[in-house]
Amino acid sequence: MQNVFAPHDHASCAQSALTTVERACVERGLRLTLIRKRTLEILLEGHHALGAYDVLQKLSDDGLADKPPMAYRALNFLVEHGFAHRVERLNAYVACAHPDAEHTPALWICKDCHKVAETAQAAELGQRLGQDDGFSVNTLTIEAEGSCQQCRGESSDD
Amino acid sequence: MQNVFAPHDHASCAQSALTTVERACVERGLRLTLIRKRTLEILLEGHHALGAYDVLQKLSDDGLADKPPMAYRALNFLVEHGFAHRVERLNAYVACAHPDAEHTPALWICKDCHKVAETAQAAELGQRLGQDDGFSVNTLTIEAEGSCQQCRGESSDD
DNA sequence: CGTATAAATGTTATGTTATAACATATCAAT
DNA sequence: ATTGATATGTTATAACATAACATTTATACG
Repeated sequence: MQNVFAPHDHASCAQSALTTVERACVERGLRLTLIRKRTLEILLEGHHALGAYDVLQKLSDDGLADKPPMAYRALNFLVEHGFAHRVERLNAYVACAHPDAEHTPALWICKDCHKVAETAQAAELGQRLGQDDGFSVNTLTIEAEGSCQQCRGESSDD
Repeated sequence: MQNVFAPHDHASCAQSALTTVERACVERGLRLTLIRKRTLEILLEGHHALGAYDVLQKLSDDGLADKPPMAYRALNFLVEHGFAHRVERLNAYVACAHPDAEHTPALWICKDCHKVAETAQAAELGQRLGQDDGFSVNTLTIEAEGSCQQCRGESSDD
């Protein structure tokens, strides 16, 4: 789970994710414009899911964007290319933990610290489950709400 | 999958679900008031997910409710007690296919006929997936979008 | 270079989903 | 009949999201 719940050097964690995305954009010929990059940085500030309007507020503070479509476009760009994920249960967005490969993540939402972790092993799972009944899966959403190990052991986290 | 995608005698399908819920309410001391019952009937009209405002419109046609909180309350009652499910990806609601037992369903959303089917086997799955990483799951959402066997074979369905 | 064209951004307006807060009515038990 | 809990009625607004169109910026190619 590349444990985002546990204490870790977040600055380097975020920096490395950003660098990975920057490389991926060069490789794939995608334009990581200022507003898109800043949106990613905002999501990378923590392992929390942010609503589009939270992101918009921060973009606005930076003078980069001040209307809903601007935030949604940047977020959609990141989601489309797998650099962020949409958390359906929260109507919110979280930076991707391993932005290099296409993947269908399972998301783990801690109700106490509100961090969202991600695991990758969910991909063929849906295929398999559906196959029994002749259902052909295009996209799969797996999201769990519960509590992380840290929050169950201690009282709170950031 | 108790195949809702396949042609079936829907009148008896809906009637039996309704009867099951009525019994469950008696057993559990729940009040299936007119507005709640009608809301369930509306969802049972087809195996499609309906938005809260779609439901509200129909309740309004019947003179039963005409303001958003009324529809949301009825829907929340049904969801809380497992008589309906919320489809997170659609921000919509679907009647439960087997309202007798508590269960965590996996939902199968056909992009062509827009019907939503349900399977029950997802429950311990989340527990298991999370367990590896010390995550304790309270609730699990599994939703797949794709195409059902019928729609892949034919061109359309109701 | 310059111009065509595609991509991204800026803007207005509005659509869609959901809930807080408080008033009133109904039910169920004593 | 009174009480306390549950459900419904109502107002207002919060929160999430996109359609449609104008303008600007990047890039490709003659």
